[in-house]
Amino acid sequence: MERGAAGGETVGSDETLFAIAEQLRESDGAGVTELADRLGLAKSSVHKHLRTMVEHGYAVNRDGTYHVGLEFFRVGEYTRDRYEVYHAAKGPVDALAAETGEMVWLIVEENGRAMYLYGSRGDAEISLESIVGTWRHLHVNSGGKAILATLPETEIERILDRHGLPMRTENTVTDREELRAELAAVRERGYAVNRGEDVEGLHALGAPIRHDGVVHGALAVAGAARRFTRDDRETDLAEHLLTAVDDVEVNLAYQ
Amino acid sequence: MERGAAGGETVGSDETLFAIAEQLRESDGAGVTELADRLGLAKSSVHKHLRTMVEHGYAVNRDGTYHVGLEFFRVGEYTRDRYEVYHAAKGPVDALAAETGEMVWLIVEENGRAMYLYGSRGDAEISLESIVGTWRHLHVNSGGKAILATLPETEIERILDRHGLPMRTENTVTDREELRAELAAVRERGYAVNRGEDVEGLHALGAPIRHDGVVHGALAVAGAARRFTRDDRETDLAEHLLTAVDDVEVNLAYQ
DNA sequence: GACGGTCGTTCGCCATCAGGAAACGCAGTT
DNA sequence: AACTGCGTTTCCTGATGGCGAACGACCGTC
Repeated sequence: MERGAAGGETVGSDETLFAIAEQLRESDGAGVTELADRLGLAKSSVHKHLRTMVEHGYAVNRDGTYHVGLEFFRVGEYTRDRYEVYHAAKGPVDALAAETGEMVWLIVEENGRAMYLYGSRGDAEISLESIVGTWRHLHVNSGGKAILATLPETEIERILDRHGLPMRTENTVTDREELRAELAAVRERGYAVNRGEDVEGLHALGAPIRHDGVVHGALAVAGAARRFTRDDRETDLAEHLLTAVDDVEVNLAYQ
Repeated sequence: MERGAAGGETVGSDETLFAIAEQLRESDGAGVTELADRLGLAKSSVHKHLRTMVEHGYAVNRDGTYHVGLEFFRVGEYTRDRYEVYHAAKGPVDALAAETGEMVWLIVEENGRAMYLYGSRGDAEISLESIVGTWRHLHVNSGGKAILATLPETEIERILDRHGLPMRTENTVTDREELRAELAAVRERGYAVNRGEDVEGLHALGAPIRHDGVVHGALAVAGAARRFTRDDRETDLAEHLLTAVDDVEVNLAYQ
C-alpha cells in the first residue's frame, strides 16, 4: 500500500478510507466495483470499508449505490460551530454584504490552508453554498494573505514549504520574494488585496480578525474587478471592511 | 481488537479512527495521552492515526491539542447539499416558521435514523444550530414517524430490529404493536403527531415529502405543548404544514 | 539549577488483520 | 438458457497496525 507523503508513518487503512470517501464525493455516489477500479483496490477491501462506514453513518446505501453519509454532516457542523469566530462574524458579514452589495466571506486557516466558513451577498443569496466549505491556498485569497501576514516568518516558511505557490490565474503570486514583499505591504496597509489571483476578474479585500493576540480568521469583500478598480472604491470598501472586523472583534470580546 | 456488531466483517482501523474523531468531538479537543487512555489504545497508535488525519485535514493541532478538522465540514456540506430536498425545502420551511411562529424542521432518514437537516423559527433564529446535524430515533420524532409510516412493513421491521424503541420520556412509544397502530393512524390522517415523546413538553406535527413515488424526507412543526393542545390549533397547524409540504413537492418537481 | 512529572513523539518488534483472488448468488439482458 | 455485471462472501497470507519502551522537550517545584 502506498503511504502518505514524507513526515513519518501514517495508517494506510485510514488513507484508504479517506480515498473512498473522496471518491464517493467526486462521483456523487458509486458502486463497489467502480470504487475498487478507480482506487486500484480489491472489491472485497472496498466492501469491508464501506460496511464499516455504513455502520457508523459515514456512508449510506441508497438503492444499490453507496453515498457519503450524514455523519460527516454531523461532525462537520460541530467543527464549524466550535469556531467562536463563526458566531461572532455571522452578523457583521451579513451587514457588510448588505452595505456594500458585494460578496462577503469569513475565512479561517487550518493546516496552512484557508477555508470559507460563511458567506453572504447583498443582492441574492445564490450560489454561495458551493463556496462555503471549500479550501483555498492562502496566497490566492485576500483573507488568506491577511492571515499569512500576521504569522511569524518561520511559520510562513513552513506553510510555503508544505503547500507551495501554485498558479491559479495569470495574476497569481508565485514567487516567494514577491509574496514576502506583498505581505509587508499588507501589514503596513492593514488589509490585503486580491486582484484576480484566484479567479480571473474577481477582486477582493481581506483583513485579519484578532482577539487576545491570536488571529481567529479574516473577513473578505469580493466582487467584479470592474467595480473594485473604480475611483476610490477600494479605500471606501476597506473602510467598511475594517469597521466590520472591529464589530467581529467586539463580539469576540463579549463572548 | 474489538470488532463491530454482528453483520459481517469490518475494518478495525476505521473503527479506531471513528472512535478518535468522536472522542475529539466529545471532549472539545484532546491530547494524545488523553485519547489513548479513554479509548484503551497505545499512545503510539493514536498518534499514528492523528498524523494521518492531520495530513488529510480531518484533524488539526492547535497549540498542542488535537481537534477535528474542517475537512469534515467540507464533506459534510457536500453531503447536505446533495439532498435535493434540502434546496427545495429551505424556502417553505422559513415561510412556515414565519406563518406559524413555531419551530420548523426538515428531517431526512439515513440508515434507519432521522437527522435534522435544516431548521427555522418564527421569532429568533436562536439555538437551532445545536439541533441541526443531530440524529434522532425515528419513533420519537414526528418527522421520523411520518417517514416510517410510508415504508413497507419489512423495512420497518429491519429498522426496529436494528435500533429498537428506546425511551426518551414518559410518553415515548416503546411497544411495537402500539407503534404499528399509530403508524396506521398516521397513514390515515396524513401527518404524524409527537406529544412530548422526545422532549417533555414539546409537541410536534410531521408530514412526509414525496416525489416520484419516493419519500425524500419530512417537514415538522414543533412548539410548546400548551399551545399545541389549544382548541383546534392542531388542525390549523396541520393545514399549514401540509400546504408547505405541497410547496416543497412542487419545488422538487420543478428541480 | 537540578529534579520529578507529564506530555508528544519515535523506534522496533510481533501477532493480527487489511487486502487480494476467486467463487458465489442474483439481476437483467441477449 | 447462457451470459454479463454486479454486490457479497470466503479463505488465505504477508504487510502493517498496535504495543511497549525509550526519548526528548517542557513544565512547575523544591
